[in-house]
Amino acid sequence: MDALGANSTGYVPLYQQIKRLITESLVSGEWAPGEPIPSEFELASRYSVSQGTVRKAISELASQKVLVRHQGKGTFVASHSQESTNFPFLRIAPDDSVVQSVEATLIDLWRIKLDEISAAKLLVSPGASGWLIRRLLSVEGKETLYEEIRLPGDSFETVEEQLVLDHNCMLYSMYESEFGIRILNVEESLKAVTADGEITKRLKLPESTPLLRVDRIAFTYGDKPVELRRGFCNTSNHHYRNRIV
Amino acid sequence: MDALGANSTGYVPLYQQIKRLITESLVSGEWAPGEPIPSEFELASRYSVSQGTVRKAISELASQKVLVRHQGKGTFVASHSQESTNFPFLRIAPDDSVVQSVEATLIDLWRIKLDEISAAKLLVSPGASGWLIRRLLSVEGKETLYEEIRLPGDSFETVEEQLVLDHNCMLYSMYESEFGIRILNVEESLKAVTADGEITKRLKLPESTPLLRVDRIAFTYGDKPVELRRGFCNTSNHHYRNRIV
DNA sequence: GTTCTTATATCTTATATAAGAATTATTGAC
DNA sequence: GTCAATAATTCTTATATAAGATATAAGAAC
Repeated sequence: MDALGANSTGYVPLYQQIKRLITESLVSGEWAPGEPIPSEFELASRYSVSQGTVRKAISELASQKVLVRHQGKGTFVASHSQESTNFPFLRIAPDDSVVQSVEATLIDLWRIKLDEISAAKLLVSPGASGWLIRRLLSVEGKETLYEEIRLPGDSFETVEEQLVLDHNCMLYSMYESEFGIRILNVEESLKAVTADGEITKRLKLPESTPLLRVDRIAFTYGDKPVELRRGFCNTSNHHYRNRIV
Repeated sequence: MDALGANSTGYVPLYQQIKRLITESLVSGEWAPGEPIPSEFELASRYSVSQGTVRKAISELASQKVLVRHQGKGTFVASHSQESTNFPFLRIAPDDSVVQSVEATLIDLWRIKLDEISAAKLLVSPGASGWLIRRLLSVEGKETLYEEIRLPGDSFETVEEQLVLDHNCMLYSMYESEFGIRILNVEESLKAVTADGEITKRLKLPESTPLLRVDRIAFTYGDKPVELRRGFCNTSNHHYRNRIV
């Protein structure tokens, strides 16, 4: 099975082809985040297949959270701005309660040249221009996470401080509405480290406190990396939670 | 929607009822891990529904990795002993390569009384008897992870060192074949800490090296917790990887 | 006249069934 | 041993019906 769902004999099921066509319409922006896509019957006649076949294609996209379905209402393009939680990929939670409030404050924003490693991870040429955003996250009112975010200049042409503030530091929602870039999933890599002065100062911690370092690559359609992130988390009263099935 | 799939009017779709019946047969041990379950058509006639309805029930269980399907062969009860990777829930990987080999060595095994916190997490009464297993994991030949595993005595009656060794320290495979307990999923909680003498000695590290502490609760059918685990991981050359969708 | 309820028509997705295709393993002929 | 036929399995596709949501219109209450 390759990425298109074909087997060794080249046979591709109909519903896989439909899935591909739907994805293309999503990438092209024909159907925008938050908007409904045509009904199953409309799509069935458009692609000349049965409703059940369209349905199977949509089902798989819905299980990937690319689409969201509501019985009786329709199928919608998933959007960060309409999610229940504002930071859907944030795994930091307080030890003794459930996470209620997360607040983000912008530290600063710079135009930068991407270093070699960052450029490689973003699949752009080394030295290409980009952006560096630094911010601080407070969970339940306590400064917990210091983050550095790197964006490639080719996908993000101009990023202004005011723009970030307008979106309340909810970056993925901003990427979506301002740049048409929807983050679908992220890969994280975690390590335990001791922090240097700058970071401990930001988090108001004594030097050499052990911190959780979280490196993230965020992907949009077609597994294209479009954001790099490094966070340092104070885990004295918080933890990183994960469920594996 | 409650856990059984019923809505507010009490209506439960047929395929949800079938899913329930199949799960009951799995819990009761009618179909053992690694074994095939009856074919879709056999189950359809047994439950007096169509093959498609059985199929939908099986599909959901397969997506939860409770069952595994092979076209042309049949549907099988998922088993840890037949998985491609021997440590399916292990998220530790070397920084500069893909994980090739993981080896576990048993340190020791004790009968203990479960402390209050552990007992609460395992939903047994405080002071109930249980087991403590200590072991060391090496990734690519390098000692990386020190683990303490706590088991409740009511689910695990007698655990012998030899039994653990016989299974090459692959505990989830042992739980399955020796105690009939299949681990379906785990919840992990991560923190950055500095290690004490015992642990740094085991991992051959200087004192006060920052370590990744991984607390795990493992669940079997019906979200019943049956194992507690605390691991300390040297993340100098390794990391904890995670993908979030 | 305005507002609220209620019924109805119509749209949506969800469920159930059936028939045939694709895949795998087995059997038998050669 | 090799190859083709066969049987058993899951997979794909199509069709029909059910359940849920929404807009509209008619009627009742105020």
